[in-house]
Amino acid sequence: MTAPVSGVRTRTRQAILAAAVSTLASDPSASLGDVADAAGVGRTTLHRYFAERSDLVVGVTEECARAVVAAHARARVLDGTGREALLRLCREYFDLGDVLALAFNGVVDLDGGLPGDESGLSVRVCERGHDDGSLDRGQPALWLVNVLWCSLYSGWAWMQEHGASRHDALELLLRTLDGAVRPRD
Amino acid sequence: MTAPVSGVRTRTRQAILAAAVSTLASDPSASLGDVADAAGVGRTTLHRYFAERSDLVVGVTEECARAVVAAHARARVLDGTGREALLRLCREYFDLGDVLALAFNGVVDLDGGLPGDESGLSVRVCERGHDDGSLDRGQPALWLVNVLWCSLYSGWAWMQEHGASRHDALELLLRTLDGAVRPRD
DNA sequence: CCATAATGAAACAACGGTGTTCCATAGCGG
DNA sequence: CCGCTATGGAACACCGTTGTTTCATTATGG
Repeated sequence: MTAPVSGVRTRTRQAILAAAVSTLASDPSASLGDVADAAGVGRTTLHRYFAERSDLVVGVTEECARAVVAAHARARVLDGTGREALLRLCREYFDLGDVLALAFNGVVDLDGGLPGDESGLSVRVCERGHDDGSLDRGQPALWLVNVLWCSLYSGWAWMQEHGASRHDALELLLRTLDGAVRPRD
Repeated sequence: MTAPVSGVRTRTRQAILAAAVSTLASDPSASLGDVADAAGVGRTTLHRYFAERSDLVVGVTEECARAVVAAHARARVLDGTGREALLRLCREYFDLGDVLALAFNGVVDLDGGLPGDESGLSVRVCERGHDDGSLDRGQPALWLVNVLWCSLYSGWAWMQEHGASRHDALELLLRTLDGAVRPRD
């Protein structure tokens, strides 16, 4: 029942969304002209697809939500201990790249844009880790989620500022996170 | 040799700087009108003290630098092991409050605004921790500094988003950081 | 090949922030 | 009390972004 949309239109729409993701990731206050340029498209055309800036943000948010849901699936959060699941989730999140940056700089509200049962997923992983004793019970589940995101940001910043390889940054980040959330002796 | 400045002027200047710190901390792109309002001062007066926005940012940066230098002194970074010094430094940084937020959101460039021998202080603390074996040698000193700042942000966000007390946030943050940087067994 | 869809360029008004000027007023100090 | 300093308010031009309209051009598909 979806409106019949020409292949050209969906391709243009995708190009604009992709450009918006990467442009807004590096500069949240980039102008619509910048986004249009990055998409190789006139500003007029951009407005034809997304009437207002807020409409574009909505589109970007949906795009990000899709990526996050896919990452959740790949992380197989029910396998192994809670800590193992958390570290796998961390790997998958790290691979989200620009989507991660958009969440950090507040362009998109990931929790708000996610389908209900997905938004609390990381909290549930941490609670499972508390139950099976693989995560430090001295740190509340919500706090551990906080730590996960701050670690992700840390790894991301490390890549940007020191030109580290994606792989090296991820390994450092996982080492640090593992130590941070492990039960104390 | 400094120009003779009336008490009124220095007081007004301080009021504007204080308002700028708190206003820009919560919204980096706040207008000068917002800052003036927060200072209880006309926009005209603000411009009389800081001709351009960039001048105000310079003033704010100097203000922050002073606060950071004072924090460094209180942290007694040469006492105890490197890890102990790092955790003390973390405590003092956490107390910087809005200054911390200004550094996070990029309004001020702390490293750039600090006197030369102060800017690399946290790196040297981490290197000392590597030497005395109190910090994980698997994480480079620069990375550990990165982790310190991301942890600070984490604690800050925890307070903002969950209404946690300053004390509780700091304790959680120190527990997490300690686990993150401790040598692995 | 021709009708329609899709696009780009230009021009426009509106808006908000910035930096400046001018003038009136309040307040402190001699 | 007088004068100088500090201030606030209003008005102004300037600039970049936004959202809209118009018109000409391209390309897609039946």
